[in-house]
Amino acid sequence: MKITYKGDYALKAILDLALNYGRLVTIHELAARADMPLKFLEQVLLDLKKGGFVESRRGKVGGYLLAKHPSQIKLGEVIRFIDGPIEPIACVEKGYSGCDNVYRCVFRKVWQKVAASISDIVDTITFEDLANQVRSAKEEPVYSI
Amino acid sequence: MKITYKGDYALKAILDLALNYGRLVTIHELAARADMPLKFLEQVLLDLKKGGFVESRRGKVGGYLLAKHPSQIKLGEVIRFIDGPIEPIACVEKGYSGCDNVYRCVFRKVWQKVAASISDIVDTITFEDLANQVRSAKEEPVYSI
DNA sequence: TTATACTCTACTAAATTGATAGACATAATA
DNA sequence: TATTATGTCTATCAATTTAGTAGAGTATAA
Repeated sequence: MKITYKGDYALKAILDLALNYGRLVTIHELAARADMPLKFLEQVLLDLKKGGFVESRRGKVGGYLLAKHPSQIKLGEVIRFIDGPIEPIACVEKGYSGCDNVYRCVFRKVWQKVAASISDIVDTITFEDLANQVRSAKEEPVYSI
Repeated sequence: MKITYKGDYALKAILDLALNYGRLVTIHELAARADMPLKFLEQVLLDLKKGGFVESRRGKVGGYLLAKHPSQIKLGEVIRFIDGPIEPIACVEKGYSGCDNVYRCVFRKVWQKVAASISDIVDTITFEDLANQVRSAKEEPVYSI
Protein backbone atom coordinates (compact mmCIF):
# COMPACT_ATOMS: atom_id res chain seq x y z
CA MET A 1 0.00 0.00 0.00
CA LYS A 2 1.28 3.41 -0.92
CA ILE A 3 -0.71 6.56 -0.21
CA THR A 4 -0.13 9.13 -2.95
CA TYR A 5 -0.91 12.82 -2.71
CA LYS A 6 -4.08 12.10 -4.63
CA GLY A 7 -5.11 9.57 -2.00
CA ASP A 8 -4.09 11.87 0.80
CA TYR A 9 -6.24 14.65 -0.64
CA ALA A 10 -9.18 12.31 -1.15
CA LEU A 11 -9.06 11.15 2.45
CA LYS A 12 -8.82 14.69 3.81
CA ALA A 13 -11.67 15.86 1.61
CA ILE A 14 -13.94 13.05 2.78
CA LEU A 15 -12.96 13.67 6.39
CA ASP A 16 -13.87 17.35 5.98
CA LEU A 17 -17.21 16.39 4.46
CA ALA A 18 -17.76 13.99 7.36
CA LEU A 19 -17.09 16.77 9.85
CA ASN A 20 -19.58 18.94 7.94
CA TYR A 21 -22.11 16.20 7.35
CA GLY A 22 -25.49 17.67 6.42
CA ARG A 23 -24.01 20.81 4.91
CA LEU A 24 -22.76 21.59 1.41
CA VAL A 25 -19.06 22.32 1.24
CA THR A 26 -17.42 24.01 -1.75
CA ILE A 27 -14.15 22.93 -3.33
CA HIS A 28 -12.71 26.27 -2.25
CA GLU A 29 -13.46 25.56 1.38
CA LEU A 30 -12.07 22.05 1.17
CA ALA A 31 -8.91 23.22 -0.57
CA ALA A 32 -8.33 26.04 1.88
CA ARG A 33 -8.98 24.11 5.08
CA ALA A 34 -6.72 21.19 4.23
CA ASP A 35 -4.23 23.12 2.10
CA MET A 36 -4.72 21.26 -1.16
CA PRO A 37 -4.24 22.52 -4.74
CA LEU A 38 -7.70 23.49 -5.92
CA LYS A 39 -7.53 22.33 -9.52
CA PHE A 40 -6.08 18.97 -8.54
CA LEU A 41 -8.74 18.56 -5.88
CA GLU A 42 -11.42 19.11 -8.51
CA GLN A 43 -10.29 15.97 -10.28
CA VAL A 44 -10.08 14.02 -7.08
CA LEU A 45 -13.64 14.98 -6.19
CA LEU A 46 -14.89 13.96 -9.62
CA ASP A 47 -13.28 10.57 -9.06
CA LEU A 48 -14.84 10.27 -5.62
CA LYS A 49 -18.17 11.07 -7.21
CA LYS A 50 -17.75 8.29 -9.74
CA GLY A 51 -16.84 6.00 -6.87
CA GLY A 52 -20.11 6.78 -5.13
CA PHE A 53 -18.48 8.41 -2.11
CA VAL A 54 -19.66 11.97 -2.64
CA GLU A 55 -22.45 13.87 -4.37
CA SER A 56 -22.49 17.37 -5.73
CA ARG A 57 -24.83 20.30 -6.29
CA ARG A 58 -24.13 22.75 -9.08
CA GLY A 59 -24.91 26.41 -9.30
CA LYS A 60 -24.56 29.35 -7.04
CA VAL A 61 -25.14 27.60 -3.72
CA GLY A 62 -23.53 24.40 -4.92
CA GLY A 63 -20.94 22.24 -3.27
CA TYR A 64 -20.15 18.71 -2.20
CA LEU A 65 -21.63 16.36 0.37
CA LEU A 66 -21.11 12.75 1.34
CA ALA A 67 -23.22 10.22 -0.53
CA LYS A 68 -23.46 8.04 2.60
CA HIS A 69 -23.29 8.53 6.34
CA PRO A 70 -19.67 8.78 7.60
CA SER A 71 -20.19 5.54 9.54
CA GLN A 72 -20.84 3.77 6.25
CA ILE A 73 -17.56 4.79 4.61
CA LYS A 74 -14.52 2.74 5.52
CA LEU A 75 -11.01 4.11 5.18
CA GLY A 76 -9.94 1.06 3.17
CA GLU A 77 -12.65 1.54 0.55
CA VAL A 78 -11.43 5.01 -0.33
CA ILE A 79 -7.75 4.02 -0.32
CA ARG A 80 -8.40 1.11 -2.67
CA PHE A 81 -10.55 3.19 -4.98
CA ILE A 82 -8.06 6.03 -5.33
CA ASP A 83 -4.64 4.44 -4.83
CA GLY A 84 -5.32 0.86 -5.80
CA PRO A 85 -4.94 -2.45 -3.97
CA ILE A 86 -3.45 -2.51 -0.49
CA GLU A 87 -1.42 -5.59 -1.38
CA PRO A 88 2.32 -4.88 -1.47
CA ILE A 89 2.86 -6.78 -4.72
CA ALA A 90 0.71 -7.65 -7.71
CA CYS A 91 1.00 -11.42 -7.37
CA VAL A 92 -1.18 -11.49 -4.25
CA GLU A 93 -3.92 -9.26 -5.62
CA LYS A 94 -7.33 -10.71 -6.32
CA GLY A 95 -7.53 -12.46 -9.68
CA TYR A 96 -3.87 -13.35 -9.85
CA SER A 97 -3.51 -17.04 -10.41
CA GLY A 98 -0.22 -18.78 -10.89
CA CYS A 99 2.65 -19.47 -8.57
CA ASP A 100 5.06 -21.20 -10.90
CA ASN A 101 8.07 -20.65 -8.71
CA VAL A 102 8.73 -22.31 -5.39
CA TYR A 103 10.69 -19.29 -4.14
CA ARG A 104 7.92 -16.90 -4.89
CA CYS A 105 5.46 -19.02 -2.94
CA VAL A 106 7.11 -18.48 0.41
CA PHE A 107 7.07 -14.73 -0.14
CA ARG A 108 3.47 -14.81 -1.30
CA LYS A 109 2.48 -16.12 2.10
CA VAL A 110 4.20 -13.17 3.71
CA TRP A 111 2.58 -10.63 1.39
CA GLN A 112 -0.82 -12.16 2.04
CA LYS A 113 -0.25 -11.88 5.77
CA VAL A 114 0.83 -8.25 5.34
CA ALA A 115 -2.25 -7.46 3.26
CA ALA A 116 -4.52 -9.12 5.82
CA SER A 117 -3.01 -7.13 8.65
CA ILE A 118 -3.34 -3.85 6.76
CA SER A 119 -6.94 -4.73 5.99
CA ASP A 120 -7.56 -5.40 9.70
CA ILE A 121 -6.74 -1.76 10.29
CA VAL A 122 -8.09 0.20 7.35
CA ASP A 123 -11.26 -1.85 6.85
CA THR A 124 -12.42 -1.40 10.42
CA ILE A 125 -11.96 2.37 10.62
CA THR A 126 -14.84 4.52 9.35
CA PHE A 127 -14.92 8.22 8.66
CA GLU A 128 -17.22 8.62 11.63
CA ASP A 129 -14.41 7.26 13.81
CA LEU A 130 -11.94 9.67 12.26
CA ALA A 131 -14.31 12.64 12.55
CA ASN A 132 -14.85 11.84 16.24
CA GLN A 133 -11.11 11.76 16.77
CA VAL A 134 -10.76 15.19 15.21
CA ARG A 135 -13.59 16.53 17.38
CA SER A 136 -12.12 15.19 20.61
CA ALA A 137 -8.67 16.43 19.62
CA LYS A 138 -10.13 19.91 19.34
CA GLU A 139 -11.88 19.62 22.70
CA GLU A 140 -8.79 18.45 24.51
CA PRO A 141 -5.94 20.44 23.03
CA VAL A 142 -2.39 19.47 23.93
CA TYR A 143 -0.50 22.25 25.64
CA SER A 144 2.99 22.02 24.26
CA ILE A 145 5.79 24.32 25.41
CA MET B 1 5.22 -0.66 1.35
CA LYS B 2 5.46 -1.57 -2.28
CA ILE B 3 7.60 -4.44 -3.52
CA THR B 4 9.04 -3.63 -6.94
CA TYR B 5 10.52 -6.14 -9.35
CA LYS B 6 13.92 -5.07 -8.12
CA GLY B 7 12.92 -5.90 -4.56
CA ASP B 8 11.33 -9.15 -5.64
CA TYR B 9 14.54 -10.18 -7.42
CA ALA B 10 16.67 -9.19 -4.44
CA LEU B 11 14.59 -11.31 -2.07
CA LYS B 12 14.65 -14.31 -4.36
CA ALA B 13 18.41 -14.01 -4.87
CA ILE B 14 19.06 -13.89 -1.13
CA LEU B 15 16.72 -16.81 -0.56
CA ASP B 16 18.61 -18.83 -3.16
CA LEU B 17 21.91 -17.96 -1.51
CA ALA B 18 20.40 -18.97 1.83
CA LEU B 19 19.39 -22.33 0.41
CA ASN B 20 22.93 -22.72 -0.92
CA TYR B 21 24.65 -21.35 2.14
CA GLY B 22 28.32 -22.32 2.18
CA ARG B 23 28.61 -22.57 -1.60
CA LEU B 24 29.36 -19.99 -4.27
CA VAL B 25 26.49 -19.32 -6.64
CA THR B 26 26.92 -17.56 -9.98
CA ILE B 27 24.61 -14.89 -11.32
CA HIS B 28 23.72 -17.26 -14.13
CA GLU B 29 22.49 -19.87 -11.70
CA LEU B 30 20.53 -17.33 -9.70
CA ALA B 31 18.95 -15.82 -12.80
CA ALA B 32 18.05 -19.21 -14.24
CA ARG B 33 16.61 -20.76 -11.08
CA ALA B 34 14.36 -17.85 -10.22
CA ASP B 35 13.69 -16.66 -13.78
CA MET B 36 15.17 -13.19 -13.47
CA PRO B 37 16.74 -10.99 -16.20
CA LEU B 38 20.46 -11.52 -15.83
CA LYS B 39 21.71 -8.00 -16.52
CA PHE B 40 19.16 -6.48 -14.17
CA LEU B 41 20.07 -8.99 -11.49
CA GLU B 42 23.72 -7.92 -11.77
CA GLN B 43 22.77 -4.45 -10.61
CA VAL B 44 20.61 -5.79 -7.83
CA LEU B 45 23.47 -7.93 -6.55
CA LEU B 46 25.87 -4.99 -6.63
CA ASP B 47 23.37 -3.09 -4.50
CA LEU B 48 23.02 -5.99 -2.10
CA LYS B 49 26.80 -6.06 -1.83
CA LYS B 50 26.89 -2.38 -0.94
CA GLY B 51 24.20 -3.08 1.63
CA GLY B 52 26.37 -5.71 3.28
CA PHE B 53 24.01 -8.57 2.53
CA VAL B 54 26.16 -10.51 0.09
CA GLU B 55 29.82 -10.96 -0.83
CA SER B 56 31.38 -11.93 -4.12
CA ARG B 57 34.38 -13.74 -5.53
CA ARG B 58 35.68 -12.78 -8.95
CA GLY B 59 37.39 -14.92 -11.54
CA LYS B 60 36.76 -18.25 -13.07
CA VAL B 61 35.27 -20.01 -10.06
CA GLY B 62 33.67 -16.86 -8.74
CA GLY B 63 30.15 -16.25 -7.57
CA TYR B 64 28.09 -14.86 -4.75
CA LEU B 65 27.54 -15.89 -1.16
CA LEU B 66 25.74 -14.45 1.82
CA ALA B 67 27.74 -12.08 3.99
CA LYS B 68 25.93 -13.32 7.13
CA HIS B 69 24.16 -16.45 8.24
CA PRO B 70 20.58 -16.65 6.90
CA SER B 71 19.29 -16.44 10.48
CA GLN B 72 20.91 -13.02 10.76
CA ILE B 73 19.17 -11.49 7.75
CA LYS B 74 15.64 -10.25 8.32
CA LEU B 75 13.18 -9.87 5.48
CA GLY B 76 12.43 -6.29 6.51
CA GLU B 77 16.06 -5.21 6.28
CA VAL B 78 16.32 -6.21 2.65
CA ILE B 79 12.96 -4.70 1.72
CA ARG B 80 13.85 -1.38 3.28
CA PHE B 81 17.30 -1.33 1.68
CA ILE B 82 16.06 -2.06 -1.82
CA ASP B 83 12.54 -0.65 -1.97
CA GLY B 84 12.64 2.01 0.72
CA PRO B 85 10.63 2.58 3.89
CA ILE B 86 7.73 0.28 4.72
CA GLU B 87 5.64 3.27 5.80
CA PRO B 88 2.69 3.87 3.45
CA ILE B 89 3.27 7.64 3.32
CA ALA B 90 6.26 9.92 3.74
CA CYS B 91 4.87 11.90 6.67
CA VAL B 92 5.26 8.96 9.06
CA GLU B 93 8.78 8.04 8.03
CA LYS B 94 11.64 8.54 10.46
CA GLY B 95 12.89 12.12 10.55
CA TYR B 96 9.65 13.68 9.44
CA SER B 97 8.65 16.33 11.90
CA GLY B 98 5.66 18.56 11.50
CA CYS B 99 1.98 17.89 11.70
CA ASP B 100 0.56 21.30 10.92
CA ASN B 101 -2.85 20.06 9.99
CA VAL B 102 -5.41 18.58 12.35
CA TYR B 103 -6.85 16.38 9.59
CA ARG B 104 -3.52 14.87 8.72
CA CYS B 105 -2.90 13.96 12.36
CA VAL B 106 -5.72 11.45 12.58
CA PHE B 107 -4.48 9.72 9.45
CA ARG B 108 -0.89 9.74 10.71
CA LYS B 109 -1.98 7.61 13.62
CA VAL B 110 -3.44 5.10 11.20
CA TRP B 111 -0.33 5.03 9.01
CA GLN B 112 1.85 4.53 12.06
CA LYS B 113 -0.30 1.64 13.14
CA VAL B 114 -0.09 0.15 9.64
CA ALA B 115 3.70 0.52 9.59
CA ALA B 116 4.00 -1.09 13.01
CA SER B 117 1.91 -4.05 11.96
CA ILE B 118 3.92 -4.56 8.76
CA SER B 119 7.10 -4.38 10.81
CA ASP B 120 5.72 -7.03 13.17
CA ILE B 121 5.68 -9.37 10.21
CA VAL B 122 8.70 -8.56 8.07
CA ASP B 123 11.09 -7.80 10.92
CA THR B 124 10.52 -11.15 12.62
CA ILE B 125 11.00 -13.35 9.57
CA THR B 126 14.58 -14.32 8.70
CA PHE B 127 15.91 -15.94 5.56
CA GLU B 128 16.56 -19.06 7.57
CA ASP B 129 12.83 -19.28 8.25
CA LEU B 130 12.09 -18.81 4.55
CA ALA B 131 14.70 -21.34 3.48
CA ASN B 132 13.24 -23.89 5.91
CA GLN B 133 9.81 -23.29 4.45
CA VAL B 134 11.12 -23.97 0.95
CA ARG B 135 12.83 -27.14 2.15
CA SER B 136 9.74 -28.51 3.86
CA ALA B 137 7.60 -27.55 0.86
CA LYS B 138 9.84 -29.71 -1.28
CA GLU B 139 9.66 -32.61 1.16
CA GLU B 140 5.89 -32.52 1.34
CA PRO B 141 4.73 -31.78 -2.18
CA VAL B 142 1.08 -30.96 -2.75
CA TYR B 143 -0.61 -33.34 -5.13
CA SER B 144 -2.89 -31.22 -7.21
CA ILE B 145 -5.16 -32.63 -9.91
C1' DT C 1 -28.30 38.59 -16.60
C1' DT C 2 -24.67 37.80 -13.72
C1' DA C 3 -21.98 35.64 -10.34
C1' DT C 4 -20.57 31.50 -8.46
C1' DA C 5 -20.54 27.05 -8.30
C1' DC C 6 -19.28 22.24 -10.48
C1' DT C 7 -17.63 19.59 -15.11
C1' DC C 8 -14.73 17.92 -18.50
C1' DT C 9 -10.72 17.34 -21.45
C1' DA C 10 -6.16 18.16 -22.61
C1' DC C 11 -1.55 18.88 -21.63
C1' DT C 12 2.99 18.60 -19.23
C1' DA C 13 7.28 18.21 -16.34
C1' DA C 14 9.60 15.29 -13.20
C1' DA C 15 10.45 11.02 -11.11
C1' DT C 16 10.35 6.09 -10.98
C1' DT C 17 10.58 1.58 -12.91
C1' DG C 18 12.46 -2.13 -15.41
C1' DA C 19 15.24 -2.97 -18.04
C1' DT C 20 19.47 -3.28 -22.04
C1' DA C 21 24.33 -2.52 -23.77
C1' DG C 22 28.96 -2.66 -23.66
C1' DA C 23 33.52 -1.96 -21.98
C1' DC C 24 36.41 -3.44 -18.17
C1' DA C 25 38.72 -6.13 -14.16
C1' DT C 26 39.96 -10.47 -11.96
C1' DA C 27 41.37 -15.15 -11.29
C1' DA C 28 41.79 -20.12 -12.41
C1' DT C 29 43.80 -23.16 -15.62
C1' DA C 30 45.39 -25.29 -19.99
C1' DT D 1 51.08 -16.64 -21.09
C1' DA D 2 46.61 -16.86 -23.38
C1' DT D 3 42.07 -18.17 -22.69
C1' DT D 4 37.85 -18.21 -20.57
C1' DA D 5 34.51 -17.64 -17.14
C1' DT D 6 33.34 -14.92 -13.76
C1' DG D 7 32.04 -10.29 -11.37
C1' DT D 8 32.18 -4.62 -11.99
C1' DC D 9 30.83 -0.34 -13.55
C1' DT D 10 28.59 3.33 -16.23
C1' DA D 11 25.51 4.93 -19.54
C1' DT D 12 21.28 4.97 -21.80
C1' DC D 13 16.35 4.38 -22.59
C1' DA D 14 11.20 3.56 -23.10
C1' DA D 15 7.07 3.25 -20.55
C1' DT D 16 4.42 4.45 -16.74
C1' DT D 17 3.07 7.03 -12.81
C1' DT D 18 2.64 11.19 -10.26
C1' DA D 19 1.33 15.73 -9.31
C1' DG D 20 -0.04 18.99 -11.04
C1' DT D 21 -1.81 23.33 -14.56
C1' DA D 22 -4.94 25.42 -18.05
C1' DG D 23 -8.96 26.65 -19.98
C1' DA D 24 -13.41 26.22 -21.94
C1' DG D 25 -18.02 24.67 -20.75
C1' DT D 26 -22.53 23.82 -17.88
C1' DA D 27 -25.88 24.70 -14.18
C1' DT D 28 -28.44 27.42 -10.91
C1' DA D 29 -29.71 31.04 -7.41
C1' DA D 30 -30.50 35.69 -6.93
